[in-house]
Parts: sequence; C-alpha cells; structure tokens
Amino acid sequence: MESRIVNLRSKLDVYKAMTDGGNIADCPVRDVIQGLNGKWSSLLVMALAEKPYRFGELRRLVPDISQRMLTQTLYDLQRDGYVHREVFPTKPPSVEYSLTDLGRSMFGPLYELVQWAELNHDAVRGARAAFDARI
Amino acid sequence: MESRIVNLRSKLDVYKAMTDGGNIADCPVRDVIQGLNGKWSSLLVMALAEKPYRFGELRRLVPDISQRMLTQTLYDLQRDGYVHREVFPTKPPSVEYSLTDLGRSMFGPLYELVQWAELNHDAVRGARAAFDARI
DNA sequence: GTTGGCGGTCTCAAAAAGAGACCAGCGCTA
DNA sequence: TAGCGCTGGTCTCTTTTTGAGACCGCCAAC
Repeated sequence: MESRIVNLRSKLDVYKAMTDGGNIADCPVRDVIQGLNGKWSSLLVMALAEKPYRFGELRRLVPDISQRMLTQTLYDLQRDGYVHREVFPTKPPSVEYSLTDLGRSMFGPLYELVQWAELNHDAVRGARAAFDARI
Repeated sequence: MESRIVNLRSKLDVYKAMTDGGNIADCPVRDVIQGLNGKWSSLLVMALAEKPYRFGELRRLVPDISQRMLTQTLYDLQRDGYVHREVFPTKPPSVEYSLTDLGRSMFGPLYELVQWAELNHDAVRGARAAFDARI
C-alpha cells in the first residue's frame, strides 16, 4: 500500500523538506503551504472544487467574507496557479472562477485534511473545553 | 481502493461539511481547520512529529519565529489537543513538547499536504512568476 | 560578580484583516 | 427620464494579529 510506504519513510525527510535543510526561512515548501494558510483560501478552494462560481455567487456562498478579502484571496489563489479567472463580456461583465489542474491536484490532500477535521472535530472541541475548564 | 471511493464521493459532501449546511459561520470543520491555519502551527507539528522538543530547541530549530509566537502557537496547539506539554522539575525547569495521539493522527493528512507542496512547489513558483510577468 | 541558559511575559510598532462607502455601466421599472 | 439594482470590484478607516525585542527570576559555571 502506498500509504504504508509513506508511513515508513522517515518523518525527518518531510520535516527537512519543510525546513530546506537548515535554510528554514526561504524554504519552498513553507512558501507553498503559506499560500494555503490564509483564513479563506481553503474554503474557497473547497467551494470551487464543487463547481466554478462567479464572484457574486462566492460572496453569497460565504457570507462572512468581506468583498475586499474575497477579491484578494481569489487574486492570490490565481497568482499561485490554483484558480483560473475568466471574464465573460456580458452586460454587465461577469467573472467566473474555477480550479486549474494544479488546483484540482492540490484539492486531493486538502480534502484529506478536511475529512480528518470532519471526523475529529469532536475530539478537538473536547480538548479545547477540557483545557479551558482546567484553567 | 479507498482513494478511489474518496474520489467518487461528491465533493459537495465535504464542502457541505465545511459549510455546515448553510450555517457557514460557526461550522465545526472550519473551526478545526482554522486552528491549523496559523503561520507556525503546521511547521511546529511537523517538527514535533519527528521527536519531542523543548522550548529552546524549537526556538533554535525555527530561528525566524519570535518567542512570543512560539509560546502562543504551542499554547494553541496544546489547547486544541495536538500537543502535550510536560514540565520537568530540573534547575532551571525544562519543558518538553510532544505530539498527542490526536496530533499524530492529524499529522497524517498534514503530511500529505506537505508532500504535495514538496512535489509541486516548482509549479506554484512558476505560476507565480508567470503571473507577475504578465502584469 | 558577572555571564549565560532556562522558559517565558510585557510593551510597542507594523502588518493584515474586517466593515462599509463608493465607483461605472447597463437594464428595468415607474 | 429618474431612480434602483446588479455586475465586480477599489478605497478608506478601524480593529485585530503578528513581529521585534526588552525584561523577568532562577540557578550554574566561570
């Protein structure tokens, strides 16, 4: 099984990849992860993995995002190659956002993490409550 | 294959999990993901997945983290149940941080994402460069 | 006695995020 | 024809988060 091989590989390998062998500050892996760390990035990728959406649709889909942050997060995702932006010359012009191949490829691992969160949010919330009670 | 089943499940399912079926704002999945979104969280989890570390060791291992953020991120990770904090009554007292079972369980999916980043950072950096050149 | 490591806390400045007003262009309605 | 709403944004202002670095008591070695 592939997953077994993965588990047998030293965790050190990946940690080294993340720290670039001492040159921690400008590590490419950290650089990439950083781009996904934003408050809204993963949520928007999850939404666009379902189907392409237009700006206003995303806005209504995620009502607690500000227009400013929606613009900026989509811009960043586009810049990093996860999202494609297409303007249709209708009146008024509409703009559609969709995942690129790279975005879809990244969606795989992200999906795993979200699935883990779905399975374990009770444990996390429990830990949080227990921690807060102990204080 | 499990992964095939995963791919066949509607992406909508997971998106719905992340959006809590309309109650997007207080969604538990988003809540959990949010705790991992910090700038330093994933890096520290990667480090602690290798082996337990003490405060000062982590500080030296990640030289560009401020002491303040190291304290706070470890505190948050501990609160969410990913990290265990143990004080040894030496002189001066030393504090060891290690992953809990929950933390190790979360490390799995996180590892996948980091591995993806390792494989694809060239593509991301390329996309970024192309995007910046086009502007 | 002074220096250094231990694991932090505190303060203040800088950066990022959030709230919401504002914009041009067009279609609809009154 | 005057207003209104929808399109996808930008601009400004305030609040929150992060970063840089001084400071803390304690003890051991020099």
